[in-house]
Amino acid sequence: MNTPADGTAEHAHTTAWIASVLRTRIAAGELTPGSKLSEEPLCAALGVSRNTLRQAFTTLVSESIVTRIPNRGVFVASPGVDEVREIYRVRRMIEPAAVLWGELTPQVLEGLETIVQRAQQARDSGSVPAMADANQALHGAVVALTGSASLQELMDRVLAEMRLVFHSMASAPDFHSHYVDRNVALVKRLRAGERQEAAEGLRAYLDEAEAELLVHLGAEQDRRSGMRQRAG
Amino acid sequence: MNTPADGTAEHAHTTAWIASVLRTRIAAGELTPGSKLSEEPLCAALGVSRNTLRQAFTTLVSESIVTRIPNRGVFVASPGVDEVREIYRVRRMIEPAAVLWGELTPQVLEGLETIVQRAQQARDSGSVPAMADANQALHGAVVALTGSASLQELMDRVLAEMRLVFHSMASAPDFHSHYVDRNVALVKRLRAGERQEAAEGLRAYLDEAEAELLVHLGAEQDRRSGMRQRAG
DNA sequence: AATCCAAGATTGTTCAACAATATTGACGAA
DNA sequence: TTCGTCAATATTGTTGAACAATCTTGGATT
Repeated sequence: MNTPADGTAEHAHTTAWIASVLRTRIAAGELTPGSKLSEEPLCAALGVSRNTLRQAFTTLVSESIVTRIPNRGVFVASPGVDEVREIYRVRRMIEPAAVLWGELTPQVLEGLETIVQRAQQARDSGSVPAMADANQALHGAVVALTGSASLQELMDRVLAEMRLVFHSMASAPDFHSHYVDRNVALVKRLRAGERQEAAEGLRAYLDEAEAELLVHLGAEQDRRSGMRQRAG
Repeated sequence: MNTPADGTAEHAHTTAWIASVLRTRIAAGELTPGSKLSEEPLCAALGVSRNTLRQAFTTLVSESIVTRIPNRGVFVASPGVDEVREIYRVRRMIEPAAVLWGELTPQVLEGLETIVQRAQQARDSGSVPAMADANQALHGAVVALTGSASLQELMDRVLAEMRLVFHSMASAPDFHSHYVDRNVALVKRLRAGERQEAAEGLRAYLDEAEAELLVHLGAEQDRRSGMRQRAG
């Protein structure tokens, strides 16, 4: 039956619980982009009924973590070129806006600096995942400058989608190391109160990152179609 | 093979249909903020089962059109002071950002001017609802400058919440007429390519609108609590 | 009037079924 | 072989009834 980890799952929480489990597994790369989430096996595996699983699905669909094709099923989202473009359209708007018009308290500045230091340490120790984490944390913290929960939520969704993009790339190249310095410069400018310059630099940064990511993604798709040709 | 040419695949759409019906009724003010959406009566009225209605609920919850209180039910959202503040936090970020960095084609500019003209006509003919519509259309069109579907979606949600705010005010004062001219000025500056000034003016506009709306809302809440005191 | 408690009502979840659509695999024709 | 056709099968979408957990209501007691 329903075996909640420690009995915390009281009445009225299992749907959210299931959604959270799937969210975590997808974020961890345990469920890879494009893979199908069939209802009956998942119901059996999670110990819930189809109805509650389907309800969890609809929340995940609304978060665009998962894609539902009518009468076909739901699949782990596998963002492609278009989705990456959309991701950067969003980031190019809200991140510089946060830099320009967000509330910059000394506390928050300190938090940003802590994060860039973490990124530098990660680069020094050569840990790509730690660098990716620190990078995402930094840009999330930038959006937090807006003070808006909705924008923060949107950014969280976008960053989750970015993780999916990385998961869908077989070869995860060192995508972050050259951006650590730009993050350092960003925080430096923020500390100096040069918001205009910070915003412009951030926009340039995002343009470059998008371009590089699209190149990697295009190569990935070529590789994949090449394999398909070879196989068929 | 299935021929989706005319057959609208009746099978897989009732959940979305129900969600859309409720969305429309709420937007029209037919279901007022704070009112409870009981499951059984609604199921009977809409002719669907509880399970599908509940699925529609979860999508509406994710759109924050509706609030779910565990074991108590779902209610039409009734935005208060905090929600209004959050609305304007969002608008103060993404609207000026769209003005500063959006893509300004002559086509789009023409669309904006058409909308402000509509607003002016509405003011001349004294139609408050038409003015409100035109105002929302204009600000939606501004966000459309970003080219981002996600931001557009967020803005749509925000504007829907604004409608709920107006619906929750018993006395709907002429909130829009003094802002028509500012919208005219905004479009004028955009046409002149003065984005910086347009963005700053827009931010000032949003500050004022928020302040005025909060005054009205505070008065409304005072009125309501006063009635409660008188009644109890 | 205030508090407590049991009966009723409502929500959260499960189960079993059926309808509609998709997928599969076998079969036959060019 | 290779391609389409078609029936058999599997999966999704929706329904209705049931039960457990929680909230609400009304009255009894003090």
